[in-house]
Amino acid sequence: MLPVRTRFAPSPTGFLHMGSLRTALYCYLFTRKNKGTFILRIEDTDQERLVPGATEVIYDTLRECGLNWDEGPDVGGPVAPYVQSERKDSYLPYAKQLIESGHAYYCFCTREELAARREAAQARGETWKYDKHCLGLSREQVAGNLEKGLPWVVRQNTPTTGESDFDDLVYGHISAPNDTLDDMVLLKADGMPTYNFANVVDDHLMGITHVIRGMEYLSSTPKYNLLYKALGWDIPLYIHLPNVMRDAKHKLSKRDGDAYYSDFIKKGFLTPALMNYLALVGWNPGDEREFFTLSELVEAFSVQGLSKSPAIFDVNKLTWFNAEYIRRLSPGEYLRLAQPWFEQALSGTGMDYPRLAELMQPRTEIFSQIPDMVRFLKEMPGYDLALYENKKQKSGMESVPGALALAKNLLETVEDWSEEAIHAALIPGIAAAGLKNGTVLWPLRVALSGQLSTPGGAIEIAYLLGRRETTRRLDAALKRVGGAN
RNA sequence: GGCCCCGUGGUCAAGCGGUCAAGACACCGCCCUUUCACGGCGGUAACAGGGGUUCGAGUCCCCUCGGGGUCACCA
Repeated sequence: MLPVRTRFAPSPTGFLHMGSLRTALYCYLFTRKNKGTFILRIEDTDQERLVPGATEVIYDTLRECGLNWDEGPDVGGPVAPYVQSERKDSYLPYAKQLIESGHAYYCFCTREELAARREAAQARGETWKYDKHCLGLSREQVAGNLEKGLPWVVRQNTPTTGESDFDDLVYGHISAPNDTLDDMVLLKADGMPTYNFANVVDDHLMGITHVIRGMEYLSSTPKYNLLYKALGWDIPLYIHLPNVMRDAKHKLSKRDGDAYYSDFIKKGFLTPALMNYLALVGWNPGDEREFFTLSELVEAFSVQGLSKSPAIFDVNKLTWFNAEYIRRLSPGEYLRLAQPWFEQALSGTGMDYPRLAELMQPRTEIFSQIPDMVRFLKEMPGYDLALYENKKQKSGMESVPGALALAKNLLETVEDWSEEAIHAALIPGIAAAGLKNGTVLWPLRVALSGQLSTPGGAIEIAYLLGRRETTRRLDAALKRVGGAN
């Protein structure tokens, strides 16, 4: 088999979408697995949809994800340029060749004319397909129109009989009747090729052996193959990928927001977790493994593991992956990543971040959840007295005032405010009073946090808060529950 | 609507004619525990429906239904 050459060919119209990212991932995995060449090609033939800076976003995102390309606009390569707009002049000769051989023709129909005929056809209940109106033009008429400077496009002349078929590496045998194939535009009036034409010409010129792309191209692939044949070129192998869905009925789309790689990063998802999850949406290694680094994915990847049916993007599972990746971070790394989020809620408190980080690491699923989880450390929230009630801990309104008062007395004996010292003061003291740990510790934690759940128990919270703030909150609570003070 | 593709638990997904239909996420329960989380153990839950083929079908064929894609001078 020929050395594998593949390309990821996004159009620079905005941020990189999770669906596109997954396509890039699979393309990369397939290529590396087969020791091939991975090419990045920018498809910017639609000048109207171009977004400034989008190309750089593509570079940055791909690099961040470790999907490095061997040839591309910025790194060059033997079949440069890798930006379609810079290849503009290379398409016309092939279009002319197709016109000469009768596989394509000039079309002078205006958008308005087309719209009118389309509507009329639909009004008659017919399925619209370009009516080959301009195919009937004589050589002289065409020449005359060209002479007059009339705007023109080039259309593919698809056969009206027979059928076209091909074998897709994941979907298997695909065939379609030729008479359902539309005469698609190959060259636009502005001289730019359409995707339909550019991808065929460029894939051939760049020596692409395997075309890996979303399945939205599955039904137009027969038309592309007709072009390859008309030009006398070898048809590449195809690997069409099932869609990534938002839910059962909707494809994950750019309009959903939150579907961009950058959105997930902003929310505090880790890139390796994202990649790991993405790899498993539409592919599986064939065994029980589910944690993979990029290179492990390369090793495990095979087209046999690719699925045919669309898969719903499950943020739930992604979140689980992310939490797993967070737990596996070294304490130092976790602290570095969590610090900005701590700051967001706790700036100015002088909190012991390293200790807080230890407490938070097993509880963090997504970094953006951190501020809400720790905010109580800076500002005591209002709370319901019912929080003090806990049967299992033997805590109730009758025991709380005494418990809190005991805690206060014990805490006053602490000399240096460390967790060890606090522990050493409270635990034996509670035992000496003949109480259950929970009877004192439960209300203490409530008094210090005003919350049902906290990162850490009463001792950790007291330590984090510091002596002064702990005392202040404890006094306030005693006052509120009517305890002695 | 025409054409193309897809259809195993709520989600991802193994299964590629022959044990009681794996596993993961989510959910529920129990244990651990000064809360929550982590961790450990256990549980609920699926072959869209109907016909065939076969000794035997989630696995092969047909139909129906459901879903998606595509019918642009967008990619």
